[in-house]
Amino acid sequence: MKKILIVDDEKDILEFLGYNLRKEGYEVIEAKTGDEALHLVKNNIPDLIILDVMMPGIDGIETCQSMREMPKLKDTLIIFLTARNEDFSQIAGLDAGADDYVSKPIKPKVLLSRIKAIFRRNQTQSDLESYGDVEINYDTKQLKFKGKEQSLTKKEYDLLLLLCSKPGKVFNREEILQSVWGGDVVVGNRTIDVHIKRLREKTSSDYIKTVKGFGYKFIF
Amino acid sequence: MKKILIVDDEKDILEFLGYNLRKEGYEVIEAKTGDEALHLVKNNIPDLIILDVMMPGIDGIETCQSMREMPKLKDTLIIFLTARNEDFSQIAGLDAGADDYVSKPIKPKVLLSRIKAIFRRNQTQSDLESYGDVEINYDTKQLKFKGKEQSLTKKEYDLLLLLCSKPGKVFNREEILQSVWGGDVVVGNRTIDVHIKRLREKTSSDYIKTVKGFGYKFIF
DNA sequence: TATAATGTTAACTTAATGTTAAGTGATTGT
DNA sequence: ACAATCACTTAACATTAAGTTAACATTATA
Repeated sequence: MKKILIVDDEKDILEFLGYNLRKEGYEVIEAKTGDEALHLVKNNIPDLIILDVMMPGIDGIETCQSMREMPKLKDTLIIFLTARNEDFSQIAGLDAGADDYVSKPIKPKVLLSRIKAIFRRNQTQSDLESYGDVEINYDTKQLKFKGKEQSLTKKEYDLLLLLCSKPGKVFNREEILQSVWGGDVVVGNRTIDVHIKRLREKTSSDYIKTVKGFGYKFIF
Repeated sequence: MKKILIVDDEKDILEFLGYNLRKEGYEVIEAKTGDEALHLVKNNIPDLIILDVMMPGIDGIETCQSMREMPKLKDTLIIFLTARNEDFSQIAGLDAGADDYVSKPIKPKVLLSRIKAIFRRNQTQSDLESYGDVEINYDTKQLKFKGKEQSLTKKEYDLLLLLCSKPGKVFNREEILQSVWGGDVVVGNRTIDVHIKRLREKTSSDYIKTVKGFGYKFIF
């Protein structure tokens, strides 16, 4: 399940949010200051950070900026908690790299739907393409088949990508060699088959079809 | 390279997007209003249009609708830029003929991957040739006869392709052997007939005619 | 009608692909 | 720098579909 970090200096808010989020099935970790949060995320990468803007010490905006500079957190979403009518900080917050904001006083229902929405939106916007049960993530070079994550090697990834670039089209061995191995590389004639076999193991033999005499095609 | 038109009333956005897209090698043109955009595309057909929904004057949705009525732009893709949580306009935008949408604030990486994805997705029509009820798909190596898909073996495909290359022309056995089997291959004299029979089963005996003493021809 | 050409069928042969495991080279972490 | 791991390639062998053949049936035309 998704991991959420809440950062707020008020103990009441931490408890209140923590209770509501845990009830929804999220894993929740907490921090009372920006410093504590920055320290925490070094070994504990959350999927979402809910960050209070107004905090003693380094405030939410600074914390956010520091977080955005950490490569580990590149896929982590950040939501700001702002006091009502604090327009300026909303704008500053978005510049600082936040993905959304929620105004206090917090209504649990509102917050939860925003959280769901932001996870959903982020899913849509991540760099992937899906073909039926087969989902290719261009960022992580991973294949998700029927919800199950599988990592692909470079050749497998290139090969699958080629086949998926035109589902249904038959790619002959020359085209495959040209595209995946490059024009001048010479490899034995069973090499392609072996990679096809591995891809078939990671998906299901149904998706990659052999067209004897011509080559291979991807269908879904 | 691909040409992209950005339409947004905010100068900052134009600059920001323009910079990021040019850096990726795209040719970028810009417009500040829907009117300007509509005027611009008359002589300058982009491959992709990134269109802000909220604009003074005619908004993005209206602009999109007008564009979709221009035959010149039939192959042009449109991506909407929407403010956050603007769910209604997202739906309306897709109805208006947009191909995708991206929410503000814009993350260059997200936008670029969406652009790549959309170009990828859209390069998906296969090339084929049809002769009456007979349709040959060069990509899938399949035959579609009266809407019914049939797969062809290599010899069947080569043979059908030869006959279809000049409908009406009679190909004698020597020509067929030369073209489909290659000059030096020697096969028995019933081999061609067997393949013709199989092709006739997959289409209908009406399409491939025997010209006794000479050879075969394809008619439609 | 006679006969040479083509149609049809099913068994047979071959070429293409599938599979496996071992070997080789590259990459990673310590 | 080193070991350890991982990706990739290779080659032998297994399997399968495509292609071929030959016997026999049918048809068109002189």
